Amino acid sequence: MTDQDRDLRARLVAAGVELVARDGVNALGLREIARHAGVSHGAPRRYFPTHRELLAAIARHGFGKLTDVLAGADALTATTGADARTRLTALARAYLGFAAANPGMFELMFRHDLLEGSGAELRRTTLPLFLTFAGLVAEVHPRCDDPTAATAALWANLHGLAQLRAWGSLRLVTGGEDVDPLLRAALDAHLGPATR
Amino acid sequence: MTDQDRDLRARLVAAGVELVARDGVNALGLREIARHAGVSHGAPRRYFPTHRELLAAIARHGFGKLTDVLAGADALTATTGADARTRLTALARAYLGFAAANPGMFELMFRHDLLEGSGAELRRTTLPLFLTFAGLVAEVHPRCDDPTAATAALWANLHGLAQLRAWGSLRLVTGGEDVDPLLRAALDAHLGPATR
DNA sequence: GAGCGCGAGTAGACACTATCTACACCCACC
DNA sequence: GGTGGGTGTAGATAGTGTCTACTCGCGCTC
Repeated sequence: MTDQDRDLRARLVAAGVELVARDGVNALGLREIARHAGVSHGAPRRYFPTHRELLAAIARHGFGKLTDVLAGADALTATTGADARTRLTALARAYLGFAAANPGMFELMFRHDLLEGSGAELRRTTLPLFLTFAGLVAEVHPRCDDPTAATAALWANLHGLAQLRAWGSLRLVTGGEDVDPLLRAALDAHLGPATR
Repeated sequence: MTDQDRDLRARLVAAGVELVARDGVNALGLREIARHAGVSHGAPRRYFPTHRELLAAIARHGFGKLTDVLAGADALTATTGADARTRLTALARAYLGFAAANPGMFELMFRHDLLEGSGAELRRTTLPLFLTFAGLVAEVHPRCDDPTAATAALWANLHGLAQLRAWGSLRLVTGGEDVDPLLRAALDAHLGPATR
């Protein structure tokens, strides 16, 4: 089954995913996506009433991908019988890795000026991810009095690291490209020093 | 001295600041800013060769404002003889407060797809801020072996909290609007539990 | 003081965009 | 075999950012 055979809805999203990976968010014009999918500029309207709804669908695809990446990373460490701290480290690395490997998509996913309206559905996707995080954090901090806050704080830290790296601020401030020391500092802070 | 008297460069930036505060990033079209400043759509070109350079100037204004807000907050606590931990808490609250009070500007400031090119100069503005943070973190953690990483990790945490709140993710995940528990969790994690 | 030059802002052209509308086509169904 | 509805095309429209004359007014020079 080629691209031409799939229904246009999926082809448009796929075209958007390719474009944003290759040329960034600014390449996601409606006509540009339609051209890349090999249809006229009016065709997308049949499936996505507005440009933003198409972008939201592309971002949704990104959230699905992120979920897969994180689930895959966790499955890998979980089967080795790793403890919660190790699993959280792997998840964090996977999160930052996704942001670094898909900078355009990562930016699109958190551009709420483009995505507002369909935001509720998009955000719902992140909830299962968060719950996985929360379970592991609760394992590391068995007697934490507010595990939700602790998890959200850690999650925000990861997100901030990903965002600031994408923006180039960390390079300016730390001198190097490597976020790993910062990630380890963040994990040490939130989860306690690594035991080894 | 009225708006009409000031030179157009400053008036355009002021118009952009007003527009982004009122209607968000999407309202910052070149022609829209020119209209709001009361000039023709070709006038800005004399001072800003491209639309993005105008946006960068507006963002630069935002960074200046953020610097002022943080410096003001720190000055307030420093004069009371507060310790480093208290000063960092005040700075963190001021950072989150700025992001909450100026969501459009905050988004513009970190939209590197709009600002790339003039990014280096913009980012340079954040360096003094970072150094202030670093000095206070070093006071809290006198024998930290990598204070730069610790500071960057904390900064990323604040930034992530601001960003995720602006995006609405925190409300979804924690149930409430209040970031304060998350901020306290982050500060406890990075600076150790509050002594009181 | 008259003439010139030049900087500032205007206005229109151009290519492009998103949205809307009318139209052609093809396949399924009666 | 004709018909209807869904699918994609193509043009119109309003708006955008950039580029290019052009006008106007002020200050300097002869």
